[in-house]
Amino acid sequence: MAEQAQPPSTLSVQSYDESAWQRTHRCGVLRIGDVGAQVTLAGWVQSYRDHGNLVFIDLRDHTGITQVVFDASDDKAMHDLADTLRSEDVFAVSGRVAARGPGLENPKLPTGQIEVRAQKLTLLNKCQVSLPFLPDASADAVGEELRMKYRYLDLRRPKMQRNLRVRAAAVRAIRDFYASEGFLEVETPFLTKSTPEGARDFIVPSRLQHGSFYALPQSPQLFKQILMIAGCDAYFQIVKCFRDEDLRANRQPEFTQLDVEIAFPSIDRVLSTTEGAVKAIWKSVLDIDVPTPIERLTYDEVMDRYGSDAPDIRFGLELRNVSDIASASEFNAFKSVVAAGGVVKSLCLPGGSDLTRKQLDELTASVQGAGGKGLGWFRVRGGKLDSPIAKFFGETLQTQLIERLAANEGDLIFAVGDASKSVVNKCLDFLRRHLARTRGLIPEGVFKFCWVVDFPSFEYDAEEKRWVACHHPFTSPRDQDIEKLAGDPGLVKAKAYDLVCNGQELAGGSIRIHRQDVQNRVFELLGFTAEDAERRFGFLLGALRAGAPPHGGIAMGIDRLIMILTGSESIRDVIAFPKTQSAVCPLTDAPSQVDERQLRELGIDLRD
RNA sequence: GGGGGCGUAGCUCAAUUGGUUAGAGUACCGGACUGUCGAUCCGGUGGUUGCGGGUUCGAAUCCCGUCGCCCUCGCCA
Repeated sequence: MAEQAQPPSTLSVQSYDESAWQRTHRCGVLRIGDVGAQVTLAGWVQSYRDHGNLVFIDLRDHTGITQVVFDASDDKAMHDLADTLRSEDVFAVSGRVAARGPGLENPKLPTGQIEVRAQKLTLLNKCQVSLPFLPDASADAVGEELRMKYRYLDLRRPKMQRNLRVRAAAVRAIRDFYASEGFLEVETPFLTKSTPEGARDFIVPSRLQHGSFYALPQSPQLFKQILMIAGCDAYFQIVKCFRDEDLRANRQPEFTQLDVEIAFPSIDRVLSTTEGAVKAIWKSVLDIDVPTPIERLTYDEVMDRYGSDAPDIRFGLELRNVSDIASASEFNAFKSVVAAGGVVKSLCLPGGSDLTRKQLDELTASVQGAGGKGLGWFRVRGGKLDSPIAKFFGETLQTQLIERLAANEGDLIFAVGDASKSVVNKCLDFLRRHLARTRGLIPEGVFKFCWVVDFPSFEYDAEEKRWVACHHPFTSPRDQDIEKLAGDPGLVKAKAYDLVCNGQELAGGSIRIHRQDVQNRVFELLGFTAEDAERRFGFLLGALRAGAPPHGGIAMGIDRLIMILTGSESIRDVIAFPKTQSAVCPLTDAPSQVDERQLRELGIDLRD
């Protein structure tokens, strides 16, 4: 035993071998039943409390925290070394599990009934830098860029560890499920061909063929169709996708999808298989039984009732069309939009009469921010409407409005009218979600799923004066709508479906067109010439002509899935190494400049 | 590309709206302490107020430009 503690400068040459850190337990597992056991633990210093001749260290690993006690009266040299331990130092300790005395337990820790009386301390590595933040809950307040730059610290936090582990568990559940259903896992290339339309591609220069570029896939869409044509029958893959578009709160330039495709499909089979996967994920990750079958709603119905194709059905506040009542009123702002072919819709906020004029003005401003011209509101008082614009509505109309919304005394009815139906829906969808959030109408810890089916196939782009595909140009119209392709494309519904969870699109897919004649008519409608189509998707069209089975599938956003499972606010919290809004990685400093030699090999000259 | 918010000590924030030497909490460093667990007590280090320019006797504060982060619209078949 040394006569005095080694000075810190020599600690780095303390000799130890791997036997020092062979752990008998992890830091979060010891309980009162383990008292008396001889154990070895290893991990990081979470915190230290120095009482002179008695030092307490909270030792942390990915499983939790155990308090270790170093007593000078047990071993003075060991205690003196423990005295030098600081946050995030790495050490191993051997000792005996002891029950804490009465009143000394820590009810905040699962291990709080015990502690480890240290007998041997090995300092494995000193944390030699001053850390910008400590990996505990206080880091929630730290700027995100800093958390990303020091991601190895951020990921040490229990919350981030949990997110990583939930992600791994969900991915494992998905693999197990699809494998057990007989799906074949196939990898598709990352270095592939740029396909025009859609999102902007990330491109990779070719060294062997100067002037040519690969594109990173926006999704494996075309490859999975080719796998079906190749006779694979049922395919899945958990795969990175790349889109070079501006980022958002829920968007990263590279993201992960579960990609699924089956041959000889029915919509029922795609949907029920996906439900099976969802059930398996929620069961294995959260031990929650998701009831199936999941309710199926048509696109038209959800747009009517919720004003959104990704409705949050955890709460009510459903929309009602009141165009007829508004049109019969003397309120010109509403009368005129109905006359112009527009629509007036309402929703009723139970107990909403307590909203102040100021709050209502703020709501109006928000709705205007969403594109609306204004927001009508009526308090329900004594069976009548109380509002600056109530005078334009006769007694009968007031009663009709109250009945239409099933409103009760003290409720508040909102109304939005616009010549554009989509503006009305957009405003009320915003209002509905906003009210639910601010009024606490969203139940905690609840997952509500629904399918949205029968999407329109095509949408008329008024600016470009042409029809565009709502999903993608390979989406099959419903069988009964094929004849409408020539007549009114706006009425054609697609064999396309979205899975929505808590108001977020979780997955989406379609049955593809496998008939050459139908595909040609769709290309024609979208204004592609045969040459266009051939140039853009030639390899797929060639495959489709070679005996393509009917096929269809779905893709699920894995990052969004993990956000939902973990209750995360940001997609960046469920990705180990995310990028900022300007697509920069603060940890690695990517993207960065490359050597002149690399550019020369690629035949690239930089412009300005 | 457009709109908005933010940028002050390692971190989170303040600075009475242009006025003395830019403060607090926390972290960090040193000392004391044998039952703490947000330890406590005593002492201490720590600032290019993002960067550049301007106005002014005087700028964290006002103006112009610029950079970065976040939110949002466009965009994301």
